Amino acid sequence: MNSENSSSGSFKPVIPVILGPTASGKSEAAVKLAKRIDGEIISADSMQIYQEMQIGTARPTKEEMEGVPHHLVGFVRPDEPFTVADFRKEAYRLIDAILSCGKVPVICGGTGLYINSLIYPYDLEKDNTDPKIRKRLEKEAQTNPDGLYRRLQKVDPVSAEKIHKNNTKRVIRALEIFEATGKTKSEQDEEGREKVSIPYVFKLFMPFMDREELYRRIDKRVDRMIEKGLLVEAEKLDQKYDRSLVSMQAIGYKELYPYFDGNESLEEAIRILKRDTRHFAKRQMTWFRRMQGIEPVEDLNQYDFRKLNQQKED
RNA sequence: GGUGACGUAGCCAAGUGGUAAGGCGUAGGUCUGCAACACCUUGAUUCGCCGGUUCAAAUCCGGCCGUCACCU
Repeated sequence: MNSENSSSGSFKPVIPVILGPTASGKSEAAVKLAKRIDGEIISADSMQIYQEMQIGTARPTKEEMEGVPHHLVGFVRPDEPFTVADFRKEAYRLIDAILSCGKVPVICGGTGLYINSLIYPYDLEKDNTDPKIRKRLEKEAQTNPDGLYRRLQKVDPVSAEKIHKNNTKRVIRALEIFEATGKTKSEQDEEGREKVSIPYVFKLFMPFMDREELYRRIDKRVDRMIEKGLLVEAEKLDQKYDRSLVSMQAIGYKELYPYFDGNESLEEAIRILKRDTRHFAKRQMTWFRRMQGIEPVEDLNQYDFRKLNQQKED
């Protein structure tokens, strides 16, 4: 059942990962699995991490958690920075902690980058960011974006080949890495792939449903969010935090600002919110589609992750 | 029944004689420290239908059909 373990010689715990687009029913599936195998859930969702953003991010409520511990959920202030590197560090720490209690960590989430950082060899150990450099590059991008791209072509042609010239954000990041570390982004990514080894075996599961049904569920869920008081939650946040924050740009909140400002009817804001959510789900599906070895969530029942991980004692 | 306006992609829409802009939606894709971000690609052998004028018609002319408005 687990060829990676036998071939590598050293034992690796098997960790279930439930992924999929928004509104596909991941959370329920994860809770169900966790209850069956005595698991704890580690969320891999870049927006559910925030406090005070419960309804709009569809963060599971106490009742929906059904007594299963959920980690990395609702613990970051909306005005605090949090990156993939932070996520991976925390998630790995939790995986080990949960395993050492004899329980099974269940990863559940829809943020492709976060999941990639767990299951692929990403080099995130040393900090290669530099806010000062980034600020400077951002300013430069406003006046001379083409110049930035040409500089990247000179400095790091491999990355320049992969990044479209209009994707200023990524162009800036690649240049930032080079200026901050003296190494190119492509070199660094390559190094990560060579050096980093993943101490776990991840098994991926996804709820499959046809596009139409998913889109129907999204529309319905947005309506339910409004009923549950999304407007009140969003307005409270809007009074407290800057709209330009990453958290405040989350789907479910940013679409309401024109309505709050009186520039748009509520009906229209909701229409756009539904549309943006559908677009998001589509992007998620594109992301997951190219990941290999994803099984339908229904197959979860075939695996007893507890037993798989008990081999450790052998 | 009469008069007038309109009919271009799923929707909105530019184009008034020289070989079908654009936007939205849809679909596909990219992704290594802001990722619910950012970015890329995506359709009309044809303009309601039929006929005419012309080297050339979505564009001009005639008829028909449809929609809307006003009048009776």
